[in-house]
Amino acid sequence: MVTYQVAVFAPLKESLTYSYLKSDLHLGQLVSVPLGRRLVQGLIIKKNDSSAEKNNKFKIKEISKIHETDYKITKNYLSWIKWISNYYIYPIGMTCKLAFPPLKASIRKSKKKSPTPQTKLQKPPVITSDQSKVIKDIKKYKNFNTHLLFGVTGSGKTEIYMQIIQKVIEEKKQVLLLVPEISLTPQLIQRFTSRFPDQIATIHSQLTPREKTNQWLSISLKKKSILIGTRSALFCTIPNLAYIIIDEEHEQSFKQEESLRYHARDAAIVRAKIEDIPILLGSATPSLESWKQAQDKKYLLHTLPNRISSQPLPPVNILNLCKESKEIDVKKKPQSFNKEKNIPFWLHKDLLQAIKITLEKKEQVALLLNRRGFSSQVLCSKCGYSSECPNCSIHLTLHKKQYLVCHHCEYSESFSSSCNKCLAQDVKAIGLGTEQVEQDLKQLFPSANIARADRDEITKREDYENLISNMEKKNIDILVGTQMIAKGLDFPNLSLVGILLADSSFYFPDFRSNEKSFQLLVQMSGRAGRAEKKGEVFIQSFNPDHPCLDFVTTQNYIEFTKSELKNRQDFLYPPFNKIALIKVQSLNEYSANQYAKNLANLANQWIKKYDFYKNIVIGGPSPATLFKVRNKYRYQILIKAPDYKILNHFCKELLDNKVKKLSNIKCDIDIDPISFL
DNA sequence: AGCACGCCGACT
DNA sequence: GTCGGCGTGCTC
Repeated sequence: MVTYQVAVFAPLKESLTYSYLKSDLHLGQLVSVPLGRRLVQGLIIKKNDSSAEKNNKFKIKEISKIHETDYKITKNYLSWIKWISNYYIYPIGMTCKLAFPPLKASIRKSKKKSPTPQTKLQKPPVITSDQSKVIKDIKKYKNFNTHLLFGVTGSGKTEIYMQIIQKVIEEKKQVLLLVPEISLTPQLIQRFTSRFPDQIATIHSQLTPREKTNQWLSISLKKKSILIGTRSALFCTIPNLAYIIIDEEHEQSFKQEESLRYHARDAAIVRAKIEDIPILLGSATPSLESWKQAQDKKYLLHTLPNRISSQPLPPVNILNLCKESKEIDVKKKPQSFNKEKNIPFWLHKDLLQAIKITLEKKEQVALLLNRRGFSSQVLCSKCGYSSECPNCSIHLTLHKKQYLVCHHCEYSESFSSSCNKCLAQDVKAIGLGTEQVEQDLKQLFPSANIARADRDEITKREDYENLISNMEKKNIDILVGTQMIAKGLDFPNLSLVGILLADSSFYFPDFRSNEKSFQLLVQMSGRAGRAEKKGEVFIQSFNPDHPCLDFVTTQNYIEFTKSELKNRQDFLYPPFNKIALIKVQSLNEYSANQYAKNLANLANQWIKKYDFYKNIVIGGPSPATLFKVRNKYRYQILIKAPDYKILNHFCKELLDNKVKKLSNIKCDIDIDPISFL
């Protein structure tokens, strides 16, 4: 009788031991085993030596079924899954489950897809000498190496990816390209499909289970050779994987913020290492983590300092909003037009002027405001009461001037101008949102076509594609939008970019707020003047002296990193230290607080007691930035450690602790957290 | 994750 | 009296 370790598809900390009559089962095989009173699937992850049988508590049950699968799980893939489970402290069985698409291969022959519209096959464009040097340098390496491609916006990074992919498919191998949000990159997908027709599979969250399964299998069964996808595509089994490319590697959306809280970029690097293949990270504003690795010569740095078009990077002007708004109306109604000048309070006269000129030239304008809705909150001017969500600790946002909406749960109520508290008819909208900008612009430029792009307006991929095509056809003169217009878009006729409120991200309670602000501002600025038209950028701010803005005006990424890396080092933050965030939540505020306190106390005791923990630093427990979400009270504990091994060991011990849970406590851990909300 | 057990309030 | 709500505990 042989026994195997089976990673059961259930949230169990360890694999379980099962027996089987024959000893010919291989690692990575999918089986069904009895668990309690039911039958569940699991993956064989280890064959036990007959000697090591120390299982005393349980009667070993027998594996009940061996499944035939559409493809095999390789040894390398399995080692990678084990690494993920261990690194992110997530149950091995639940991690193994991710090695399979949601469904089985469909028995019915997939009906002939509507013949892909014969887009004219695109030939590789003429490339610049910068590009060809980078391509030559990168192609030298065949084994595992992490390449960081630092190229300014519009410098032709995509063409580099395509040349690498070209080489990979000539060798009959496969390649994985991860992008932040597939729905946000139809232009990129378009370019790839016209260059590599019939060779591309795509995986992203908007696919149905059937679609996702089919795309997955087309790669796993080697019918397609290029997989383009969002972070979850990283789990696709790719038998001939020869290259991984991460586009916009600095993007936060590569981090999953629930269940398995993995970072697709980091996990991809490990996958490349295990497979011994090269991986390329590309960005105009690399994450400080990646940048530091390149500085330390752990990654190979390649640079594209110039745009491919005849135009240089657009000049960036900073506009001071303080002066402007004082000048307009401190005493008068804040949300109204300044009658004499006919300027809305949120618009600086210089930007207004620039918009006018741009429209006259028949060129396009894009305005970024990172807040959707009409106004960010409503306030009673009599008693100061501001409507809050009953389930979450945030203000309600006004939409369409009719509804008050919570951006964190489904709650909404209708808006009335009478105060809920003092009943005065004096409730005012305060704080700007995209809806209001759109409305004011329509008044300001009645003959211009104005479009708004935010999560309320653009819900489906279609909407986004329509928007892009309307921009391309110049049916839109002014585009107002949130983050979603800041990234990856390429409109030749877009020459003016305005960032309406740069401050919105400066004071975010997060040690990465400078980095996030800088990235957003640079990415958005990079939308202007990408082709033959000269671009220009205006950034409005209440803090025109904020250090971030200096670096943005000069587009000086390198100086920015120097200053910001120093901050990080001084405060023991990544990339100099490893961090983890323990999240405690409960419907009961008291018990959440107590449990978090007890946990932090225990952690601090251990640090005092054990020498090998002495460099660990505990922060908190502190209430989460969003203290209450969906009626759950949240506390968190920040753990900083000099290196990952210590952090990992410490966190595992801490989560295994015997601290008494009061009631209804949920506790989980986020390794390398990106968000502190 | 599932599934059972067990303890409380609401009703055919 | 039972039905069913979900909080708690366990799975080789």
